[in-house]
Amino acid sequence: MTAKINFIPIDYDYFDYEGKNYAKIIGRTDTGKRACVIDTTEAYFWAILKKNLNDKQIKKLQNRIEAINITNRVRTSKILRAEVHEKKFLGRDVKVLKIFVTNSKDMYDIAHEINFKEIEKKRELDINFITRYIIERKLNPLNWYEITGDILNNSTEFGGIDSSVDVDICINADKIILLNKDLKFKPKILAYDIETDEFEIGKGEILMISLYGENFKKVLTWKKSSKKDFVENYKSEEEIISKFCEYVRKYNPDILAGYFSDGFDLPYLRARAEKNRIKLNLGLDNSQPIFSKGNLRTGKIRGIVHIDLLRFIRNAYSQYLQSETLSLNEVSKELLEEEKLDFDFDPFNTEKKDIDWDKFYEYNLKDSELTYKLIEKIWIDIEEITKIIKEPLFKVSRSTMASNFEDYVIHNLEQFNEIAEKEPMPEDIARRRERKKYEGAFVLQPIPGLYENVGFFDFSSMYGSVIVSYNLSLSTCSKDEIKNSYVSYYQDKKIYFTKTPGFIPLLLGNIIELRRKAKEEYNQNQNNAILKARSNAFKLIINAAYGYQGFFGARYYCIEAASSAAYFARENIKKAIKSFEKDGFTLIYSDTDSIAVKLDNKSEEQALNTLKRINKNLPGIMELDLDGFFKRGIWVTKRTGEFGAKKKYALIDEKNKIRIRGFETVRRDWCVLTRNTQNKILEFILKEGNEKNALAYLKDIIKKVKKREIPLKELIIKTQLKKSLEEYKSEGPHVTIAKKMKEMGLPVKAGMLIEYYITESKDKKARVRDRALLPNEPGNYDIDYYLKNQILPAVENIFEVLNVNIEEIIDNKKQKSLGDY
DNA sequence: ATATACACGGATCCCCTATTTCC
DNA sequence: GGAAATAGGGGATCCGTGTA
Repeated sequence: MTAKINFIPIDYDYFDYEGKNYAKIIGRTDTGKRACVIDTTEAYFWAILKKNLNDKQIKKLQNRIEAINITNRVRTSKILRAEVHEKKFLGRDVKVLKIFVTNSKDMYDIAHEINFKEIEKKRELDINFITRYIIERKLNPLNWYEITGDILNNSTEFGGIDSSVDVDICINADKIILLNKDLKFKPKILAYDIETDEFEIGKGEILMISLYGENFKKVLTWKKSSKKDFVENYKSEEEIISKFCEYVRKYNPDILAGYFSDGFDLPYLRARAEKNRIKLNLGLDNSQPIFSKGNLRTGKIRGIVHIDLLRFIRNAYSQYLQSETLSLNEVSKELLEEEKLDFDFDPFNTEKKDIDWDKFYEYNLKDSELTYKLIEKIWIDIEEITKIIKEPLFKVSRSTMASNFEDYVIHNLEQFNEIAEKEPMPEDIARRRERKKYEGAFVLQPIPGLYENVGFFDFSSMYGSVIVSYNLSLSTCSKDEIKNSYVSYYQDKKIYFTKTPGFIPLLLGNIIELRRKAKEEYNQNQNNAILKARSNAFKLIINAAYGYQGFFGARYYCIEAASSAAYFARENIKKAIKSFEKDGFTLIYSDTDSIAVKLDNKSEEQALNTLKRINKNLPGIMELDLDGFFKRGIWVTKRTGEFGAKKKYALIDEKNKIRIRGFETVRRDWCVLTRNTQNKILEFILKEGNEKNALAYLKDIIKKVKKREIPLKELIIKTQLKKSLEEYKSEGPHVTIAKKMKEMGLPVKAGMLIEYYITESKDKKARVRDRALLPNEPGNYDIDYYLKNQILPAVENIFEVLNVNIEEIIDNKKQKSLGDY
């Protein structure tokens, strides 16, 4: 029976039938039904031919290749045909054979058999079937299509696939047409979270599982029974796992979301299901989650997109956040203004005595609720990035932005008739990783001082615009001289970039233009959240382009392009600085793409005129923007030496809005006391232009420190454990504390924030690490340490700008107070 | 394996020299 | 008096965390 449906693709999978690959795409219809679209495309790769082969030679080669077939344990794979094409590879014209094979999985094996001297390179073997399918059939994720085809209903086609997948409609696609109107789509999301009595995967038991969706709240437990309406009591761990699967099926979500669920919840569930000898059959085809190998485990559920929200936030979203950690609690606080519930479950309380289970259940549910609300909030961003990149949601939500950038390039090569470069081999990666660092950004050493009337300017998407303007990429780069080209240096050797536009600079130029348009449209219609998300998504991709070309894992790795981007950026910012100076502005500071000048007796208008002139002379699409005018700004000296410190300054604008960069205030490895004190002092000085109140405030803080009036929580120092304990060559205080925690039986893992405070010691020579205690260990905080190693270093340089010596103040007071004892 | 370089600053490490301790 | 242990200074290195 032929039918027509409106369809939005959400999850992509593929299967083999009679030795051939088929795509199986799960999505929704415009009536909210779950649909499965079966479709196919031919698998192929390219053989790039050596130059100067004549037609006869190529024909002969074609015949030899077409005769190849291989048989492995599973199936016989054949080469269907080999077509001659004119293509481009890295911008150069090449003659190629497009080699079609019966099964994508056997491409490497077949390519291995093709070892003829006429062939220079084989490419696109590493384009997976789903990516190939999306490119060929243009069925892009999260767009609406009209699909025409045969409905499969208890059909024997494809081995009866329609009855093995739990969907409302299964259709064998014949015609796919992109709809020109956007139908409404809101994914059905279910969030989940588990609580266990051991942290190690599968070691302990799952105490409870919470689920949260629209009008759907549940906590499944086999522990103490509860009368709470959302709690369901069962007899065993086995039962709650089964029930979990059942509820997921019943709720029928497009997305199952967790927080760190790739690394914890899903593998834990899988491990416990195995232990209980039951199936964790979450997939629409009743399959169990599939976990990828390797360091960063991912858990895939067939037909339902499993999203680990933490991964997306870490890779893409974190740059919009202020949070110091990406814990569910902190991110929720910032984005939702909601927090986790306060509940301290002690996993060492093996008897499980005195546990307030009702509170525990509420806590568990709240975690799912927060996860649900978070993904609802940032769905629009995930959606826009996915639509732009065109890879499946499952992948995009987990990829780093560099990898997303690469996927964007691959999905857009067709318009340049380009064949994709291959992924680097391990030996390429090893070589690339060994390379020396290249010179990076220009940072001007500031002269310390408190400045009035500061003009701040910055280049918009500087590295991106440099790559486009100077055509920097692998395919446009040459070590041999090119006449009339862009010339830079890499390791003292000249590098040339042709002016014939390369596909990466062209693509990047397009994205920058698309972003400009989206931003402009948004500015005219600030209620349109989609435009904002789109503009942000483009920005993220633009910013990844520079790092991508210098990233050892990139297909289009080009260290010369990366280093040249830094080179041309330096050239241009130095030129812009000269222009400001020529017009009589005193330079205060500059870092990479930003310039701060002193207006002195000049007007803002005069500064803007200089800006206009600079922009007239900038190459290509480069552009310097006004960031803002500030009524005051402070730059300080380094702790060692009397030079101005780079990457450390604070500004205040006319509306008393303060911007602090680099100071201890914004660093999480300083205690709250120090950070707050410095923040206050900067605020006083910036607002008032003198040190009077700042000094009074500081004196009061010092007094409080000496009287031990500072609460412990303000004295806690937090440092992240970046690697496992054994790897440390130098044992800092946080390492000592981490070792202690491990001895106590607490979980200690790389990535954890270690908390401690510093106490007094009779031994004058005791190291800081020997005086560090865990926050819950009683002790007297070391007044001297907090004054001299925390407060003093944070405020000394600020007061020095105003010629006040703080060391004396701290010392004098100390002598006085010693007399008090 | 999971973008780049530049930069700050605390704490430790490590070497050197001076001083103290011990026989 | 001389060898060994210890103290202390200072630069190098490690480490974590920022800016861009």
